[in-house]
Amino acid sequence: MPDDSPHQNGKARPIATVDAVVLVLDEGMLKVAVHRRPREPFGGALALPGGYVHVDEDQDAEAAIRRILREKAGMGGFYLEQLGTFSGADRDPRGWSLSVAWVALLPVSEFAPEDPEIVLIDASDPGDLAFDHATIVAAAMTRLRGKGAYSTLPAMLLPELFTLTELQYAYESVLGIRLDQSAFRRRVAEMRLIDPTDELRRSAGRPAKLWRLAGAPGTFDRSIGGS
Amino acid sequence: MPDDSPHQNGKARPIATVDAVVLVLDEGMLKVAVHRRPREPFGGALALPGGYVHVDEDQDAEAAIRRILREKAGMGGFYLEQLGTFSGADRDPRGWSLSVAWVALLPVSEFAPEDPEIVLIDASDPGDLAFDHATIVAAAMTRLRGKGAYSTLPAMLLPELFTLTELQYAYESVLGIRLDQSAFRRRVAEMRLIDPTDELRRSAGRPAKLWRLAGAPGTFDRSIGGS
DNA sequence: AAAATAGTGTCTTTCAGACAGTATTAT
DNA sequence: ATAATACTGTCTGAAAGACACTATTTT
Repeated sequence: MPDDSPHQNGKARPIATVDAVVLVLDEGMLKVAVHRRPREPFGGALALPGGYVHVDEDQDAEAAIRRILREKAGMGGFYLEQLGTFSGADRDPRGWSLSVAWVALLPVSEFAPEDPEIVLIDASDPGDLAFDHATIVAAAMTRLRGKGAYSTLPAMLLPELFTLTELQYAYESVLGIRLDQSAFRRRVAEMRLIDPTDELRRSAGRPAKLWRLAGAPGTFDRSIGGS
Repeated sequence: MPDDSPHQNGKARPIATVDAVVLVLDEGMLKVAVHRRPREPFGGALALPGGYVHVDEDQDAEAAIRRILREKAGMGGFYLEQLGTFSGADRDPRGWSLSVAWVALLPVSEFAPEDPEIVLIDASDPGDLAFDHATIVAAAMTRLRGKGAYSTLPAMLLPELFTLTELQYAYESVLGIRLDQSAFRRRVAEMRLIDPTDELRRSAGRPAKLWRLAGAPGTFDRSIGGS
């Protein structure tokens, strides 16, 4: 018997939402997607894309955030991982609430929301955001930085085909440090993280070989660089 | 205006619970605390300690799990970190539910629940558990193993004062590999993870110096061992 | 003295960082 | 030819792993 009563064990249930920290690498900077809230609470403030869980429609919380990103941001394919759950009596003036937060990574070339209200702002310094969303963005940045050196997460910010210079730059942006070119390429090659293609990218100077990620995004044991 | 209506945006709210994977190091094995459920659903099955969020009582989800561990397990001080949120329409027959899961680590000497219904079982092979609790335990073990080499988490399984041999054994248990004694001690010393005390532990053989953790539990950059 | 456990010294190999060099293209 | 970018080779120092050795206690 499905239960849609307002109470659990005689107690009221919290509000349940999902929110996403959508990150892209744009003009050499990590940026996060936000929109201006049209309604109270926090009307007029910038907020992460998110919304209520629809228990009659969403199979689980991941399905809920995917539905919302599709509806609100027109986003299709992207890397998604759960960040954590933020909860409390005071974070939403409507009552005790609980938000399952997610991190989404995608190439900026794929970021083209139909809704012009969605904009990209500096993820390192998002300023005042609605609810506790500034805290959530900070947690996402910490997660990305921490996991960056031990995973292919930074590559999720690049298009399917990329040059080694671009890959190194993605890692440098995520980690916030400069890496040695020679050592970086050695590590990437040893770890077999990427597969070569026959294609080249041309600009000024010598053309660069294009590569693609070898396997599914994942973590590895040794660091890609940095201490 | 606090909101205790059953609906959010015209939709029913999910059930909201918290559950904990309480891990201890006992007889050289990682064990998890479970209890036998007295009631349906999953009456008679083993389950993680957990319960409903009480919105009128708990400040946030962390306060909820701390209350429950105190009430159900008589547990006071322990290391606690959020593991993740498990959700879905099918994981609880009572309806769409959402559980914020936590990992708690404590020395087995501190684990003395008043309730005799709480028992320790092998965390690597918990067998059938209620709900999706086996999945949650597996996620906790993966987290602990992944973070073990880069953090002082394994030390949270030891009492306040411990020998270097005990510390190494805690890391070996968490990581599932043997570490070299000399290299391990070198690393621990270089990183200044621990402070010496004047006390000794005596058994057969040469007495061992006792140490305590230097700072708050946290992560570090380089691995403590293993590849 | 023997057994048991704690703790140290040292050799070797591996690997990360630094940096300079070569390669291939556009202008 | 020169500038620009891509890519590689090599040296050096630091650190990890292996393993044997010394130290201090109980029995």
